[in-house]
Amino acid sequence: MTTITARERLINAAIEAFAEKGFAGTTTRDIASRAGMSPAAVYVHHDSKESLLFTVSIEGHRSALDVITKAAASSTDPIERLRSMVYDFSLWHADNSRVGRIVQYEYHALSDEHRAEVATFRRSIEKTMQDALADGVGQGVLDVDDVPGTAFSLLSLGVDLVRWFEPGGSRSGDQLASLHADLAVRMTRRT
Amino acid sequence: MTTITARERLINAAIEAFAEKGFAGTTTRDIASRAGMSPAAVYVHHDSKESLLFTVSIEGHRSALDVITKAAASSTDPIERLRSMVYDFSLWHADNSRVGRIVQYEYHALSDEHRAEVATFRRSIEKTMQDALADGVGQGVLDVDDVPGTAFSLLSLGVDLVRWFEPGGSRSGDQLASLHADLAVRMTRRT
DNA sequence: GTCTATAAATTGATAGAC
DNA sequence: GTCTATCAATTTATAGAC
Repeated sequence: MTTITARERLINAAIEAFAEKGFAGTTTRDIASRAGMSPAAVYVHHDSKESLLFTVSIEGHRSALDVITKAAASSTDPIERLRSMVYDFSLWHADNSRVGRIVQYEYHALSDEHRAEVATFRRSIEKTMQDALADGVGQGVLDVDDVPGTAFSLLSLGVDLVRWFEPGGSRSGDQLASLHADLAVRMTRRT
Repeated sequence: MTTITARERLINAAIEAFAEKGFAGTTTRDIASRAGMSPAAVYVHHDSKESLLFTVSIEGHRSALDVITKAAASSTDPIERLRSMVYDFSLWHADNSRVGRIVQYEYHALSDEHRAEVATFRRSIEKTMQDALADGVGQGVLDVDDVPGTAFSLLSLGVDLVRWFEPGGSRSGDQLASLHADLAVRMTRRT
């Protein structure tokens, strides 16, 4: 049996509201009413509006890092590994486009301390992709001139989905993730 | 001699503020003070905060469309044309990262009428890239399975720059645009 | 742990003097 | 075309009853 606490209901309401209107454009009244509570009830469960954002952001970053880390460990073949990493990272952004939008676009709205904490996850995501490319080059299977730049570009394909992707649109997440994986291989394979 | 009107000073102030804090996070007082004026002076030159955003957004869209349209006309060779289009589009986003951020991230903050007006520019940008790919496939030079999806992915490389690019950082706009152009050719060239 | 009521500050925008 | 002063509404967050 799944019990949804009032705290979790507020987080889900915050995800909806922040993704739709942005952090600054969202009022605590909006979050409270989406969760079926009075404005005052928010503060029983969360310290502030920003702490709500931090909860959403840190969990989103943790989840995205988890996905790409597991994909990186799924194979030692550089091509198959890259395909998995790009596919899973893009699919995560399609499947979690609302959280993804908050993760990517509300980074600046975090407090300095919270932003610093979240930044460590971002660096890990980038390093995971860079390491996979560098290893593929070392094995002689990939040909990548600019490893950090190419790693960033591969991640960009997934990240940019959150700008426009809506579930139930004309393209499925799987379709887009497969396309990105194909493009990634063409971008990096030694010929 | 270049005369900067009060109206233009306000637009420049709005670009700074919106890019830094987002539309909803920016106060009209902030814009006024960046332009060296009182809060009331804003409304002598612009109807509302949203009309300031619209002015920035429509000019930004117009400029980005202009850049990619000119690049599309610069060559009939599919590879050279694609290289120009991706290079120029990415460079535009690096050189205009503040306006680009407003264009890309504050689209939802426009009024319904203004958003519809801006949307026509977006469709033209996408169509220009799609047409270039389709023509390259027709000439037998490019190999692209999913033309709309690949066009979107190529544009994503440039668009996503505005999320993090800062002038004076470790990478120049030219460096990134060249990388994107190289990746674009690898993604689409027939082998 | 929820509510109603409200404090204290800030917001977009306007009035009217100069 | 700029200012000071201000309105009316809204904001985040708290107080205190139940």
